[in-house]
Amino acid sequence: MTSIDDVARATGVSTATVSRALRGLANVSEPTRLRVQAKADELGYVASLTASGLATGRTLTMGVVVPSVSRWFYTTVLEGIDVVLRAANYDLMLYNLASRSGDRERVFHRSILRKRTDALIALCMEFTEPEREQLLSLGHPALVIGGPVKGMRHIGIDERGAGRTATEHLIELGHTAIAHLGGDDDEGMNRRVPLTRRLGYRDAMGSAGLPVRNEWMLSGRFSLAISRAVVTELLRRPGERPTAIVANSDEMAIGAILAAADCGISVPSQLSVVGVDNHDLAVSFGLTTIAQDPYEQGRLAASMLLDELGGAPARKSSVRAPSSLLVRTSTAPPVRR
Amino acid sequence: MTSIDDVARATGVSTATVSRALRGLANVSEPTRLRVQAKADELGYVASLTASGLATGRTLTMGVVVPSVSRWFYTTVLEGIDVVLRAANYDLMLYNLASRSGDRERVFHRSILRKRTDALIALCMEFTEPEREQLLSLGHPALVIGGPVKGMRHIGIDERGAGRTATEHLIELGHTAIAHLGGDDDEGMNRRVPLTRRLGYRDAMGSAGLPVRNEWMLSGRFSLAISRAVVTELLRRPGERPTAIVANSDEMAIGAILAAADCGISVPSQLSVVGVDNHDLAVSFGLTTIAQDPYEQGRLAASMLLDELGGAPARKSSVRAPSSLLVRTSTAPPVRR
DNA sequence: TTGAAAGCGATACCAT
DNA sequence: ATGGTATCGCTTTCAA
Repeated sequence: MTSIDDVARATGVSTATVSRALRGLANVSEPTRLRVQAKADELGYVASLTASGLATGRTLTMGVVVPSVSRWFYTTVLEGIDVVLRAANYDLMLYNLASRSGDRERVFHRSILRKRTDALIALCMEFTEPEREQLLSLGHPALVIGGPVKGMRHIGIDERGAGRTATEHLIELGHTAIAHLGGDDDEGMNRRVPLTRRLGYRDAMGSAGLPVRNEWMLSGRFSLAISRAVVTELLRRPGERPTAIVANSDEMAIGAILAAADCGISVPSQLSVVGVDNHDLAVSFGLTTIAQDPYEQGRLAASMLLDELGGAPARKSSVRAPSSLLVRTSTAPPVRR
Repeated sequence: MTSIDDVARATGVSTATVSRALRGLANVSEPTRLRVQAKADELGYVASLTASGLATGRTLTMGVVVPSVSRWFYTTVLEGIDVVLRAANYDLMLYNLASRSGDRERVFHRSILRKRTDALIALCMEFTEPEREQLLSLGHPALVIGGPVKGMRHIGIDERGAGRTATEHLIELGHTAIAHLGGDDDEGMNRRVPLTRRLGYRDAMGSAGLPVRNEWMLSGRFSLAISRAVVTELLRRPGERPTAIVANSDEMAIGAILAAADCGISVPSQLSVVGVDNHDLAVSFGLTTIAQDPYEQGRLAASMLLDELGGAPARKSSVRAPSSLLVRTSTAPPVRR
């Protein structure tokens, strides 16, 4: 590999000058810069990030911790982060802290804490107290997107409000028999998000004096297929059927819509469905949902951290990302009997 | 940040010994090792990867170039890669070379070529000649998953065979009016994959003496929603309707199944649908498909590169990943009229 | 088994 | 505007 010395030798200037010239610093004469650049190109020289990282203390890398990479929300946030990083010439180190918790400690020590990154974004992760301390002691800017984590600032929508608004929408349409499709997430992720959304559902039901039926509290585990199965089972039960379902995510809501189709139950006339997210597929299914914009959340998070790395004062407080009810065609008043 | 010197000082040994002790090298007495480790833990010392990377020339990082992170195939490969890397204490640098081609050169020079990674995996990417040369001149092991790239070894299924097998399955069932749902991929990705699969479709149609109708060659752009719309349009056209559809991916195939439902056309009795992939959702839709295992492909790729980094001889040739027809309930003989 | 010291490849300060 | 050189934090001979 050609090093800076090779370029310096070939050009007949010092390595200091080569370094300055290539980085576009001010105090280099134009002719020199051109000569250096020409030689560097000719030799195919590219500065080693490892070396300059050691010298400058900056890695030009941002770490992103995700619980999984197979969910729309995460990948969309990731793309938002990515686009900002690329514009700033930053790289993205992906830490996929999947469900198996055994790896977590290793990843923490061997990777995250090894000064490989200048800043860190965590998506919907839960952290143990020691983990959090270690993160903070690293001393570089960090941020959580999705679920709030005690002691760390975060970016996220009003989860409880989302659950409440979705439910209120159905209540306003006249529904009283409203099921909830929630369900815990995988291990290691932030369980608070689904719980909080469900809390919002309970809020709305309570305020309206409507009963929350235990047998109508379903778990779709954030999966379309599982939700489809679970809701199919619900719809086929003998006895009273709910006229509406509040789902904790669009993927689950779509599962519910498909389940209805499987059972010959028409949406929205016989069953209304609301989700949360505004997933890519939501429009195709006419899904009414609490829309949020994870791409924008990712962009915001990355920008904030980059600004702070650039010397801007860190904002201590969390940021509430916007979300709003988006009515499509999966919700309607219940049929009178 | 505590450095190795701090630990050395605190323990009363040399940095050399600290380094050896912490890495578990042989020539350190047990008492010393314990003392060092205790001190290191106490001080919260973690070796800087930047520094050790400079010293050893290894970054313990693998670069992964993806065209997008929002498609099942890519993320599944990614997870396969990830699990192998984690087991080997390697990190994953994600290069999301999305469609906008403007960034590519920058990413190449500022990131990929900057010796930040020990090896590189590219997913379904196309490379220009100069890009390829630069990659190879980097001198570290590289591999392509998905679409073959001239001059680089790759891991992937028999794409043409997949298209052929899918089509032959329908022909064997008695279908003759078979549409194709393909469509180019986004810019910068390997366009050869969809084209090659379609070639397989043409092969099968040709061998069976069946006509390939231009108006039945659809473009679903690898998107469920777009495929759903496009197929809906097809099914609503006046005149003869195909009795079967070969889709280039399961996501598109599912779009076709939903389109059929939208049009009141039942699958498989009035319309058979085959896909490629064995997507997570395929089973939920009873989708007949050419199954492949991207997770395993990712694992294999990562293992191969890791082995080579460990000194194993590099295998020059490409690897054909397995794929096979998986018959579910979305295909059946056509209805006689 | 342990330590001293020479790199690794850049950056940045201080001279010139 | 340019060059010399200490420095970043760790690894790795080579000696002891």
